[in-house]
Amino acid sequence: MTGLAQLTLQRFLDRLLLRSVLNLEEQSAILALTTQEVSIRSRQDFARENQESSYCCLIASGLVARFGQQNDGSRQITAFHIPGEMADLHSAVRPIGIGGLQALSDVVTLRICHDSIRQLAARYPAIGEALWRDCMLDAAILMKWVVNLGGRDAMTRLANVFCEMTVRYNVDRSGAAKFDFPVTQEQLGEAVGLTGVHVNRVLRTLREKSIVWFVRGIVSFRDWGTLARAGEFDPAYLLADTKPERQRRLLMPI
Amino acid sequence: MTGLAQLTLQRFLDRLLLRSVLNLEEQSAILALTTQEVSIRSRQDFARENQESSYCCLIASGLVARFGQQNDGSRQITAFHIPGEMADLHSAVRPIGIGGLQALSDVVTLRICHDSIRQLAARYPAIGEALWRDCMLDAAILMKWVVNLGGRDAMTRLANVFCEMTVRYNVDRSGAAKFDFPVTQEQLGEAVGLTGVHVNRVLRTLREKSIVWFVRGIVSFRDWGTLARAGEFDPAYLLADTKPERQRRLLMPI
DNA sequence: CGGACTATTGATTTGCGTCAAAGATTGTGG
DNA sequence: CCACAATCTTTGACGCAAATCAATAGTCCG
Repeated sequence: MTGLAQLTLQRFLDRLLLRSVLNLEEQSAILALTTQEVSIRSRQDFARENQESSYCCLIASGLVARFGQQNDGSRQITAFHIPGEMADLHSAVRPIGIGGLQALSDVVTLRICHDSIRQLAARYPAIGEALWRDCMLDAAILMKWVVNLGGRDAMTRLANVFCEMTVRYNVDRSGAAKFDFPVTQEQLGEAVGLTGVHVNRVLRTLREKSIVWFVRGIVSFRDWGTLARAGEFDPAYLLADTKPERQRRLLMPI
Repeated sequence: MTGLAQLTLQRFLDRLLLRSVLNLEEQSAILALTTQEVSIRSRQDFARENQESSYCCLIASGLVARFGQQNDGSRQITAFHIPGEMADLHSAVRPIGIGGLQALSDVVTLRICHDSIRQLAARYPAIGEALWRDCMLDAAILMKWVVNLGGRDAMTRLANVFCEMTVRYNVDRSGAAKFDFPVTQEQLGEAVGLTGVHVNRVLRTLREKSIVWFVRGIVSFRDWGTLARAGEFDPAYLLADTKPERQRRLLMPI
């Protein structure tokens, strides 16, 4: 087990601990998972829709997009996944049918086989619940994407995505800030349901209004409040259950 | 425990058994859940975004919509829920933050408290996994909604929703068919991100092209293939894992 | 240094929203 | 059982946000 793997598993565990209570035995069980490191070049697809797999992909570095496709081949990005997240934890219990995965930058993933995850969940109910809960966070994000796509204009949609990623990357929002978000304007368009050309125009407007700057993969803003207002963004859905004490344990392990 | 409750729990169990393997003990544990019957009039909201609840709603009859709201108060429907489904199973592990619920017709729900569901999942890992898997089906549907909203024109979007509901209502697709789908045109618009007025126009076009008829809450079509093509619909994501043998049991119950 | 993405800007078209008003249907109370 | 209100549907005229088409500049990489 390499250092990268240990580090990344720890990062994943930390994510879980934000929302769930796990005792030391459970924590070490997660850290002891067997992983297989795989590197993927930027722009590669590494999972296809309707293709069955036998492992989950824990992201060690880089940015990943989940996408669906229209009949004409054009893509709709349905989620971004960042380091420390499982890009397809859901596949542990539902091995097919939830879209493809694409590397937006050079990416390193750790493969963890479905069986070992399911065994862990079965042996330690608290882990099962934590993983289930983690999947539900992804679902909450997805629901917000539907709201974003269904009822807002282009500017609000783009600002909203920048807001989501700011919070998920855990960027300090107390003052001006800046972070990497390595996507092209075209890909941003695929995420928010706009053409690349129009994304470009709207990004200019956002710049002119001093709301956000997006320049070659770097997002920066001067004031979080201004950005959040422009994106009609309320981070509650991302932060919910941040106090894991609320999730009291219902049954002792075996 | 009334007959309606028994019948509905059985329906819910049947749904789970389509995708998961549960032994007899586990099955009866689910059927033995304590429920509280609640009736809701059409057009009532019965759960609000960011409001914590302590129970899940199993739908016994009627149609329910999950929705998010824009700042201006307009709604975006993110899911429809039909009898036999839990409208908010996710809330068992994540009690707040995934949108509101609205009755689209007169509805009867069975409340099942979160603690009893989580205890079941902890005591019977196979049930935990089955519930997790059920949530992931909802997530797969949601992902398809993102694709639908993000990249398709009005006609395709509407046809797609009719396709989804046809399959979920388990309507026979071998010939001409007809089923109840008690929503207004305005609500259809809230689901697919269009105004009611435009929905009306597009429904006319769909009628004129003999693809689907939607008249006052009743959907009918002559040929499934024609409808599915118009909606760019592939039911794989709804049917996936229909053979539960694939989900082999990994660990015996305690 | 050349080739391939990526970003930028302009001109034009179009799908859908908005506003408005008239029918149709359903529900309610007298 | 009728009358009237409320909701839902349908249609028309008009405007606008975003798509499309097209061409020029940057920028990155081998």
